[in-house]
Amino acid sequence: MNDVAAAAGVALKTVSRVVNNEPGVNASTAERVHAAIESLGYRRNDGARTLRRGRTASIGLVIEDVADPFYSGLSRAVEDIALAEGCLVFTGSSGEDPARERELVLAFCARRVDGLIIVPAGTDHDYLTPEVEAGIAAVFADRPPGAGPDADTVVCDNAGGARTGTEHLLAHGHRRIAFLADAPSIFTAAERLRGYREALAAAGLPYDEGLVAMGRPDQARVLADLRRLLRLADPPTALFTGNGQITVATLRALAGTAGPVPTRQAPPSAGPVAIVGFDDFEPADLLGITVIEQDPVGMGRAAAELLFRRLSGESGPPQRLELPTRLVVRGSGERRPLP
Amino acid sequence: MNDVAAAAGVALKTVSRVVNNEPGVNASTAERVHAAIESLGYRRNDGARTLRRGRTASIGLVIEDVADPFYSGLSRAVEDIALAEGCLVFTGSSGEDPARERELVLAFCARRVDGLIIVPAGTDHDYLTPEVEAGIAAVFADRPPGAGPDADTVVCDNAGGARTGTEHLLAHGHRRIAFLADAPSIFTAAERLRGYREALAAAGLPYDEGLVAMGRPDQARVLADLRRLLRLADPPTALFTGNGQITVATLRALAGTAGPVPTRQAPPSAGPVAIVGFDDFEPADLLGITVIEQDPVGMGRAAAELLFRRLSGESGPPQRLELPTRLVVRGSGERRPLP
DNA sequence: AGAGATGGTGACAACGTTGTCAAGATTCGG
DNA sequence: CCGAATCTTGACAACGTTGTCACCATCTCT
Repeated sequence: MNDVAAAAGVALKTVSRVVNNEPGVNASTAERVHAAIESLGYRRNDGARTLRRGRTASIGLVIEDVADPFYSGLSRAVEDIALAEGCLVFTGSSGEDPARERELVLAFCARRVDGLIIVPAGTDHDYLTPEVEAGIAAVFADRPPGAGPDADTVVCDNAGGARTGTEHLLAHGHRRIAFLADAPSIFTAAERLRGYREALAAAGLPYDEGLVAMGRPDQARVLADLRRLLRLADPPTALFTGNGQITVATLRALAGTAGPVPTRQAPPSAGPVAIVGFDDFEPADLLGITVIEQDPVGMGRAAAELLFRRLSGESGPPQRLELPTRLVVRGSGERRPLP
Repeated sequence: MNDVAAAAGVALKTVSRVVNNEPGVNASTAERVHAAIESLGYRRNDGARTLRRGRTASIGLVIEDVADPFYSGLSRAVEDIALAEGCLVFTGSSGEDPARERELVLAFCARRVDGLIIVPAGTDHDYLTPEVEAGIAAVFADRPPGAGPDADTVVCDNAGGARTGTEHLLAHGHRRIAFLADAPSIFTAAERLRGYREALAAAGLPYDEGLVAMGRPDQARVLADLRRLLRLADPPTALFTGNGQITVATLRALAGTAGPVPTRQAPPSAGPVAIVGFDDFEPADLLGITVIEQDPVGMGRAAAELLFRRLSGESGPPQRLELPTRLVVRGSGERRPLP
């Protein structure tokens, strides 16, 4: 900027005015400055600018994994809104590791992002309290934080969705419904378990712990649990799978792609096991899988809108939004138990 | 930092030394400074730091759409390597819009990112030349840039993969193979078309433009083109689909999920149309779709490694990496034409 | 013609760091 | 006990902007 000023024969401040389209610059002077900018290939240094002005016009987004379609949809929605607000986005994946989440968040805070959207991993978010007190706005998405600052939160109706899905299976005559999900330490999994139990209780059915399999969402764990379930003396006739990854892993296990499966079980398209999954996933329609659909894009949008409302000065107590879910009937959830 | 210095009764510079773990600070002084930092909840302002030091320890990543599984895998790989290098990542989706790409890239440059990884949209990247000359390292991924600076590029073997896929269908007796892909203005689509044509030529078959359908990857366009193809007097007995999105759209069209399809065509699992798709996608294994697999994570990693090698001072002419593809046989590509 | 308003411009400090250099205190070798 | 080496500390400028204030030249109005 100094160089531009020198080249145009004006003061630093005048260049600044031209660059920022501030009024009160003579047209011919502005012309000269523009020419100098052009010929020197000058580009304003936004780092210095934000240092001076206090706002960085950037936000941080910490999710579990960008590569997971659920979070990448959310991510895209956040990005779009941020761009419309003239804001850039730092993205980071925590991989469900609280330490990495903390590292990312603190790095974003050190960069003085204006706000944060966080899918919290782990249970302790006290480390955020001083940052929030220092004026960084935070919104939690998908899950509420553990111990930590009171902040806006957007979740979906996990329990309600799981209840609906379980009721759907019950309505089709199933009495032995297995529940496969993430580890119960994860909020969404715990809530979905709650919904599942509520539906059973409302139908007057007992809660059988032997039908519940929660843990890591990887193929091996799901395969092992599924094998155990299908070998029970009184095996389930239906499965409720607690998220997209687990639904796919379950289908893969049933199809035999992932290794040997009990012979009593044919592939899902022909077999008798009914399935309802939480989360819609890309070709669930092609596979004919009935799901409880939630809206990751809507969640990202809601979180970003909440954040930018706070950034533009809206005060008031922290809000908690709960987005609805929707049952999408496609066939896999409507099979009746074999007699 | 000033406040911390005052609270600890030391000079600014000493606090700086403590914060940065520089040697030559008395242990007891450091102790006092740490206490002051703790009690004031001080966090270093990395914006000011990077202004002073010249390096921002951040890179910009511009892809077509984070929500596309191909790019989200790439994105995650870039993020992981960047984090390991102590670098944060600005992510932006261009949505295949050259203007938006330009806007994002220039915003990143104004923030003085150290480097850029770009999946170029459009054909004109001259706007990048001054930035590259100003010292911002750039690596192109998935596609080479149009007109613009000479920079490192990582692509996959698009033509080779398409040739392999087409040859696979030819080897199973197909003579009428349709080619459905992205618009030919997109590099990858053009290259894959080239591979397809090479395979036909090598087999001594004519190139029939009527069997080629390129355009937007949305469901409606694919459905319309597919309908046209299957209504031909001499319809294709096999399809080669040019990317993940188009493969899924094609399957959806064939399955009838997306609207009416010609009755001569049953759903893919039962029907006679053989399919090979470029790009593996999440449950292609469940659907039994034979694909030409490429490795988005490997591509992201290669691009990031190339970038960080440049950032650590490696010079030399721009490199062009071509990653291999792999045929994954799953059933849909091995159906023989009906007699 | 003189007082006041207006438009254009610039000097300077400040944002929060870090690099450079110098100075005081301490230790060591002879 | 003296000079040199070492350790610890601090003053100050600089990074590239922008906000504040002041200045000068024109106008405008009485």
